[in-house]
Amino acid sequence: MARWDPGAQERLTTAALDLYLEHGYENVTVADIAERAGLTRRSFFRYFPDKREVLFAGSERLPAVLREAVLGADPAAPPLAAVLDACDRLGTQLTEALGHDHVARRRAVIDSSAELQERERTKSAAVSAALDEALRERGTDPATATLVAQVASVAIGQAFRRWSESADASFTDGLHAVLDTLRAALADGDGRPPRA
Amino acid sequence: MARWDPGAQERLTTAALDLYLEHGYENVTVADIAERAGLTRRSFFRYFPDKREVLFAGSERLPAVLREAVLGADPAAPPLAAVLDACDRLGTQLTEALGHDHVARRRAVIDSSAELQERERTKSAAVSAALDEALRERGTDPATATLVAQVASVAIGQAFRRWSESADASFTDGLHAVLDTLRAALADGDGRPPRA
DNA sequence: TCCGTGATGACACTGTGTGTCATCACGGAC
DNA sequence: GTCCGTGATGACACACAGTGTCATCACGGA
Repeated sequence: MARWDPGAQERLTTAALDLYLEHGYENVTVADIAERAGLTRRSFFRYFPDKREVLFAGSERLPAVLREAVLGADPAAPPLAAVLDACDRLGTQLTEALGHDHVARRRAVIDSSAELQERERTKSAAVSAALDEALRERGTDPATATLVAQVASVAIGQAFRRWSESADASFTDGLHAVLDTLRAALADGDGRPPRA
Repeated sequence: MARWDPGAQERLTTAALDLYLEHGYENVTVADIAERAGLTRRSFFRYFPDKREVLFAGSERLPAVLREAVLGADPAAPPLAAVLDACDRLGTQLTEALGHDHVARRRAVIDSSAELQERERTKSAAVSAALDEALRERGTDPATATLVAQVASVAIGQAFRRWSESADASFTDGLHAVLDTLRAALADGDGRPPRA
């Protein structure tokens, strides 16, 4: 079992999630996680750069995937439409690959630790940066690209959270619902005519 | 000079900023900062909870101030208008109290460290949470409140960065410009009629 | 003058994250 | 079948963040 162990990383993630849920994130040491996974503390840091990252395994691929999806959208589509099109095509596929149970357990741990929420925001920022870059490559002017990317990242986060909390609505539907809400708030929101 | 030293906290912040700029955030230890400020490593942690927070001194008051400003806005105003009104009244006052030089130096340090960017996003999230809470107290429905708060937080961040990079435009003007951009992107952005 | 209070220094300790080296299993070369 | 390169791991050792605890010292008031 010691040598040739392709499941070591997965064992670390499950061990970490279990221990975090059982004793609380701050009361679990890296040595605890490694021990339950049958590894050494030093080896933990060969799979993950730090104690927080173990909860976000795989998330490093999302920015690149989203970037490609946006670049693959209709070149004539306006920025937000391109992002939404990319989310429509990837959203269900991504959410289905995760599983509600695992997501819910992760959610509970993250919501209990400021440190983990900080890291989660970093992941969201990485998504935003990827969208930003993809939009610029499509020719969107930089200011609009950055803004649309950040707002889309907020909407994605909101929709994802709604999906994870109640499994009845699809991620894509939630995303469009969030944007409808935003549209309404923006339309009557600043006391100035919509077409200034 | 040792006893009765009201300027200890400020000495720590300036020492930290100087050292971070001179040697890079990661190459500066808390002991270095404390020494330059004429204090002990242990005393540093009596003024700041950690090494990052020293760059954000005073920011803990912003959420409460914004909250009060939103609650003080016209009760009949729609959510986003209330937030913008609050920002209009506070924005210039806040930016003037900071000073371009200090903000620019801080910006350079933060942009050079992922750890500090993470903390900055946490500060932004605190602003968003305060806006969210204030809007709910005004009677805004929770979904709209959270969304408007997060989007406003993004807009504030964008406007603040623009202001800090070029001193020619006011913070308030930048904020409205950002929202105009967003309005335009949202209007033609999803390929669906604005009034679905 | 004495004492309570609050800020500080000194010290010890846990835990994260990193560098370095020895070791061991595996697969391929011969 | 034996030998060797490679890669993953364990075993230290270390710097540093952050925390608890206690002694000390200056200050202001009784």
